[in-house]
Amino acid sequence: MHPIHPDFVPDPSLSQAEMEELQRDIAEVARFEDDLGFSPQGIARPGDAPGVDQTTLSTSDDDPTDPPLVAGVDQAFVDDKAVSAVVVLQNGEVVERVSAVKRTEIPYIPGLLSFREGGAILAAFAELETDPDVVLVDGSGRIHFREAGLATHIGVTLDVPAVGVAKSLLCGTPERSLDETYPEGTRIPIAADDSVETCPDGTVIGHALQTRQYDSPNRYINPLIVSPGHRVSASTAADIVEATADGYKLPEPTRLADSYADEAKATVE
DNA sequence: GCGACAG
DNA sequence: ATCTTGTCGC
Repeated sequence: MHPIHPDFVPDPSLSQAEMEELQRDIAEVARFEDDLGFSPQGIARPGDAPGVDQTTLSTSDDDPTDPPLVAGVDQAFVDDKAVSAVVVLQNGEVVERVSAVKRTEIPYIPGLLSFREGGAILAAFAELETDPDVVLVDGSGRIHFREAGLATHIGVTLDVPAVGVAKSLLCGTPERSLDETYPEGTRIPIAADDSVETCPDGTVIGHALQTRQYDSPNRYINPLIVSPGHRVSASTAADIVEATADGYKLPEPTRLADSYADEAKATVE
């Protein structure tokens, strides 16, 4: 798939002020409400029996009743090269995977991640033949100083529903401390605060989601930070991550993209 | 000036 | 993100 908004493609040569301005434009186009062509409950796991015998039905390539295609995207780095990998799953099974390599042109700057990694990500999506129904992006979406994190930037640019999946909190205030140990399934709303300069304080911009936790003892797992990227609400974003998690902290599409990016590193010189 | 900050 | 040994727990 290719950018539907060429003017939003991240340009690393912009000044920091120009990058921030572009993010504000993107945030205005972003929709943090559900606009999906499927229900999160329709996301099957590996081993789940199809609800209908697909083999006896004449299905078109994009039948809306087909189980959704869920993509995960992640990056690995080798010197000044970024390797982006996209893995697409349906019914919990891999149906396509692609990767692309691009030189990184700027360092990591909190708040401007998409200008470092976005180019490689879009290059990988350009190689993709299938059309995912939703994309899980490694990083923040609406949980961002200007509500335009990596997941939002990618989602809006490609006009595809997108969810941000991060391992730590960039900004915003959790309704409860994230330093405690919570059981699996726990969702803690993240509210906008003064650091989120584009929306009213108190707006729920995402959740901390405990996708996995140890049963008892003295060791614990930190929650995932999930936020809407584009065309999904905060609660549906969490639903989607929960539906694609399968015994690990990270949802399957993200895990597989992560390891595929690592694999693809060996291909780079 | 100080503190905080996805990957 | 990346560099890396040991160590904890089921």
